[in-house]
Amino acid sequence: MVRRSATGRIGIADVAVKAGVSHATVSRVMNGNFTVDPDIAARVRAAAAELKYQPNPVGRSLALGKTDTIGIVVPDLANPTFQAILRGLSRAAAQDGYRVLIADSFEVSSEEAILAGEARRRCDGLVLCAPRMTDAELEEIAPSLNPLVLINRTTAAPDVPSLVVDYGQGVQDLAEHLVDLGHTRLAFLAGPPRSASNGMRLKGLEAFMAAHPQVDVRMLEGGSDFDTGHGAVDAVLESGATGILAFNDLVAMGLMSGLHERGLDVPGDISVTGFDDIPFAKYTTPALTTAAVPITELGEQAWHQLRALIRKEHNDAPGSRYQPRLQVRASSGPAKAPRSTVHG
Amino acid sequence: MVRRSATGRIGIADVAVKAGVSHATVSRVMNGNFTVDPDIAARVRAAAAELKYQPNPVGRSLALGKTDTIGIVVPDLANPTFQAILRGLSRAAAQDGYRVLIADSFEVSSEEAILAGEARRRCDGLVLCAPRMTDAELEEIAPSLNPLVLINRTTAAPDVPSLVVDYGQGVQDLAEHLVDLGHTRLAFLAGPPRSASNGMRLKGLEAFMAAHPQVDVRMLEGGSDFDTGHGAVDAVLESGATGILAFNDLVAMGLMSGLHERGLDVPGDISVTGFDDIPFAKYTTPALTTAAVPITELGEQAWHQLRALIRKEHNDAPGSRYQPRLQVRASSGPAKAPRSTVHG
DNA sequence: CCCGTCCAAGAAAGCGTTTTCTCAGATCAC
DNA sequence: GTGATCTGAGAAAACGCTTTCTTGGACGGG
Repeated sequence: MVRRSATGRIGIADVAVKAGVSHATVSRVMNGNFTVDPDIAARVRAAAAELKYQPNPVGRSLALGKTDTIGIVVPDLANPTFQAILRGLSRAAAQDGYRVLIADSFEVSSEEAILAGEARRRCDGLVLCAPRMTDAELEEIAPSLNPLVLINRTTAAPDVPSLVVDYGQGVQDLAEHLVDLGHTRLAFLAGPPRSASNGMRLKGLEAFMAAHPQVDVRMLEGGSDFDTGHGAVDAVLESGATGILAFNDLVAMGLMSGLHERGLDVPGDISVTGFDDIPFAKYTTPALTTAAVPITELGEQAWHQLRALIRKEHNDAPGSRYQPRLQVRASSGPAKAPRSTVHG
Repeated sequence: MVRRSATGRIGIADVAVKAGVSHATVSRVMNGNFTVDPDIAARVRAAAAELKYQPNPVGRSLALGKTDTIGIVVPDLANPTFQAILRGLSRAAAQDGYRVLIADSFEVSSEEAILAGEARRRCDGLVLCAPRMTDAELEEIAPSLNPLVLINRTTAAPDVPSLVVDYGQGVQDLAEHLVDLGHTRLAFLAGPPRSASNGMRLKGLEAFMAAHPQVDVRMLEGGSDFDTGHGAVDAVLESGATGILAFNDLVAMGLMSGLHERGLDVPGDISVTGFDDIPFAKYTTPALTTAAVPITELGEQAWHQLRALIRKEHNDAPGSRYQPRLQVRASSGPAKAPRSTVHG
């Protein structure tokens, strides 16, 4: 009959009894400590195999002071960008034997800090995607979250690598592309007002406007999802712009769908660009012109940075900046003659 | 000066010293035990607040025998279906204070069992999406994974709720729909050969063929992703079918994209249906006819089933079966006159 | 042959909590 | 006033593991 400890699961003590040794010896064998007599080691292994013993990770974590788990905080698991980061992170971490704990803040920015702290305490390190958190709050909690890697945010706190996508440059590239096609009236369908990456895009646009005073760039309120784009058709048409820079691919797709319903042709009547180059971007009709961000790779890099921190390795390149690559497809084309304001 | 325990983090002992009480009392206060003198409790709370003390979850887990974490094993985090399950699960679990640990098997079926066991030991319960695992293996490991909830699989092991989508019925509904539109030559672009849900679809098709002997249904080899669909254009055209039942929405979208590149019109020349109704399905051009699966809700239900198991509540409805809902959009239309085999 | 060295394995101490056990002091009834 | 009862808080055990400390025995050198 198999012995069972108080919790009902087989523990190290059961193996020790069965093999006729102390638990210390069992532990040594399980951890590949070679100071154990080969005969005894074999006996322990046999006992462990027979009982199907698997060390309890919680006990192990407590003794070792590490969990082999990292956390990631994302604002919205429904967003393909964060899904891709999660995927890259998860795969890279798995290769080093680490698991990933997810914490979805559901866009509730007030939750981000609490969630981050809670996730961090369960893990050996944290990847934080917290676009809505204020800089001040971020800087305040950052030290307590260490080891910490930031995505698309920077902070003055020390030893916190940042992986940021140069959204400002990307949106400038897209705008340049539209201008090259002859567009002179552009509109930016903005993201969530307090989003950090939206701020970066706005800065890029300011630089663009300074360099191209002859181009009219309208700012339209928006959001980050499909429905935002779909619902922005009226505002877009009212703006009179012929080239629309959508906050991201999702918004662009929603907008294209809405324009299509109104019988407008993309890019014949209006050119639309996205941002991110999510997997679906190349399969829309027309295929979406966008700025490609190597987002899965970013997730992978996040792990490498975090790993260096966890291992206390010296990191000579803390953080890095990713340049989006202009990906021209069919949703952008030559400008029609400038239109005046169109209604419904 | 703030005292620090051996690990460098503030522990219950630091609070105890600061408040001039034993750690037992601190623990009692932190856990809302009312047998503590209000004055002392206040002193403890003040000390805890001042030190920003937060209980170490690992120590807590060891003492309580629970981790407040559940695991989910998915074959591919890049697949929108599993993303949606994860999202639903994560949100529902979060509402009850549980976190989710993810384990991506990357379609390596041999990894699924090991990964599942490892994830399970770190958590209080497990949601398993393991479409490639054999029934025998599943039945063997299921007892050791309890509390366990299965997605799209069933097993003879007791107390393992299964949440299954009736893919067989869904594919029949889609086939019926195409026949109603006048199609007499159909083709099924199958999923991964060893996929459990693909097997369910095949059974459904057998039932359909038995009921509609006059309809010609071809079986084509396939897969589960975009590129599969895109690469299947030749096979689809060779089959001569006018109505294509794609394994899922991804495959359908890839196929539509490939057909579009060949200058073929959907649904004018060929009707295409998907399966799942992923968020993008309604934004493709043409919008995709598909069988809608309430997949996020399924993730949510998975948590409710798992929660019942964890709490050892009696569950009178262990598992449930989800009926896909036929979602007719623009990618399916009346059949053209039957075509003969077309090349290139 | 005896003492110092070394080694393998058991004993025990930690890791940070919760919870049971225990006991001093207070309260109360008689 | 005294013994029974109760209360609140500290001491200690428990959770399951790793690792340091300890010890008994084997071995080798003088």
